[in-house]
Amino acid sequence: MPIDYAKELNEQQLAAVQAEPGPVLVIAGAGSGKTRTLTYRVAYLLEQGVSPDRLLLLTFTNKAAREMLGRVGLLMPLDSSLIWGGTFHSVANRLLRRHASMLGYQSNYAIMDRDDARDVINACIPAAGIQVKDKRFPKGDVLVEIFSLAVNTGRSIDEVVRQQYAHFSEQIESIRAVQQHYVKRKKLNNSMDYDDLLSNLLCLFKSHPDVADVYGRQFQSVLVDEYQDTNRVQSEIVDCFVKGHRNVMVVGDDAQSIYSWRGANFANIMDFPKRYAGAKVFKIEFNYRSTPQILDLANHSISANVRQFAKNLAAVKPGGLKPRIMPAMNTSTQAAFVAAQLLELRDQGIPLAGMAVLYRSHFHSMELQMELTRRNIPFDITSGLRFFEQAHIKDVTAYVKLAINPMDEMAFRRIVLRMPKVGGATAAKLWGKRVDLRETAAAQFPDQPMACLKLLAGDAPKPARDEWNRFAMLMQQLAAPSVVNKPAELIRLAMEAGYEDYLKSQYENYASRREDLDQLALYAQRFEKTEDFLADLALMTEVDVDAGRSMSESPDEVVRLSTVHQAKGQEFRVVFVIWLADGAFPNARAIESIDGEEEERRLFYVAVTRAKDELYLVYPQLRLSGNYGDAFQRPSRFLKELPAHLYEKMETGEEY
DNA sequence: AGAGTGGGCCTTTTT
DNA sequence: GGCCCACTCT
Repeated sequence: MPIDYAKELNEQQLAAVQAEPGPVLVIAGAGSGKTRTLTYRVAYLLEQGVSPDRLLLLTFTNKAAREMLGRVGLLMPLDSSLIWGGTFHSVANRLLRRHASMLGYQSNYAIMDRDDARDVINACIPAAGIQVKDKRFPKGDVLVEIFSLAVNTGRSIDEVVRQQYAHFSEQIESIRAVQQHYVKRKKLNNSMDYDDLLSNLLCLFKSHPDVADVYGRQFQSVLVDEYQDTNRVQSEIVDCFVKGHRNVMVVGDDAQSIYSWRGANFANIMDFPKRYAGAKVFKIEFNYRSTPQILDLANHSISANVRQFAKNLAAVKPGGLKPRIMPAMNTSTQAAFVAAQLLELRDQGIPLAGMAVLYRSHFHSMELQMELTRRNIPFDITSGLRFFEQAHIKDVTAYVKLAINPMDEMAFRRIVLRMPKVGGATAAKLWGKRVDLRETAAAQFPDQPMACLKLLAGDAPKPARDEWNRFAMLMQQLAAPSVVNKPAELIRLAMEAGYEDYLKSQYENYASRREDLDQLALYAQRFEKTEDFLADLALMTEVDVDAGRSMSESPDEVVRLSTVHQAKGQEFRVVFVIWLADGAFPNARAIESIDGEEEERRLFYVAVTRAKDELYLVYPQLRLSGNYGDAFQRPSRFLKELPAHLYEKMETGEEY
């Protein structure tokens, strides 16, 4: 049965869905049916005769892509797995695995997460001959950010430091030296960081126009979601994909651009019509999500920003309650209020799963987590640590990584650092020896890639000898061709060879960590190649992880706790925004510049527009701050900007 | 002297 | 959980 587009979509959505081929920009206000529009656009293109494997859908999370493509599958008979969809990073990874050798990598390259990048950079500081003590030299954490911004915004290190890290401008030479070491080291370790995935793809396209051409022809049509949060490299990648035919639809909302701090370029969406001459611009401005009261507040708040497309987001829903502002005595009354209110709303028939608590920074959730635990209110939290970044997961995957990429220095380092009397210096020494020994060992034992580990036992500190030998034996076992591409088996073997005992001895919550690892092994079973498994883990977003978890547990009765950033794209019947104190939200460091303040305001806008029916804006008036006694908190400037008729102020309660 | 380990203190947002 | 600093071991 053909799809009746006119019946399923409103006029604005319909116009965008049925737009002629060519460059198209869709400005989609919050809750305006952006996903719906993209989904129907995909279906429409397929109906027009584009074959599924010639469509490319770039999204902000892998989950978003899966959901959209799944919905297309419901609209029409189709094997939606044929459509290319996912994050920029995961699509880049798929392409780079095929063409790694053109860029001087092996196709089994490792993907470094942020911690890995920081560690390698820290190791590069002494390697570049820098005496950290002489002057204040930036730490790995800061350097990751500087390097990353330089790549993602297409600026030089000089520019980034001078513009955003002026206090380090005297050390620019040294910073550049560290970066050069970092770049070399990554290549030596056959590893790419997140930024490399994007910039190497762009580099591939630019240095091999024939390859770019192949993909330009393969993908007849490219769709990009959340375009307001793309950075310069990403927008250039899109440009390369569509250079031949210009069939590109980008969708986004400038009012929800919240990632400029990691290089997202607001100008991408603002200037799209200039970059793509003749681009059609569509606006979809009917909000189906929120009550008029919530939307009034959101619209008023965002109107204080100067840089934006003029738009008029109108509510479709009938009236509801005014948003409520709750000044809590202090942070514990804040937590108690939220907990009590959650229970009351549940009694009124709103399931916990329809409610969320949002905040600016992860640590703002600590007190609430304790309060919810105390009251037995189940919650799910998109924590600061991604699943893959927890120590026990990283420990076990280090064995897996080393098994398939013997040059993975970070994996090696992680494993040996857990041995007694081995710290950073010894780990570095052992790695150096290992690299030297590789050739000799390869000649002596040609079919045993891990043989050189055994030869190093004498170089490990005495108390670590036994463990070293077990490690060498394990690695030999893991690298055997019969198991190396069975990731679940690798995990099981590593657990049995001693990691499980280590977990037991080390952690109070051994059982739950053990469970995580069982889950991980289970998940690993579906992969035919170990490198696919590792790439999937590294490129998984927190939201993707939750999608997996809620399939196994009952998703119905848990409250969601999340940063505003991670709540992007989601909606809830009831939303609490907590810690709305000036300095916390907006964050004190973020508002040092005007642009920063506008971005914080957009973040506030994103937070409030997650709410469908009820919105609670909460802040503590007092905060216990360690040694300095209580500190008074000013309410967020975003609350002060609101005229009183837009909200209802609640009584400061003391007990809940 | 160099390296490893343990205690106290802080925490912006993320692929 | 990570970083810095002080203490201890080789």
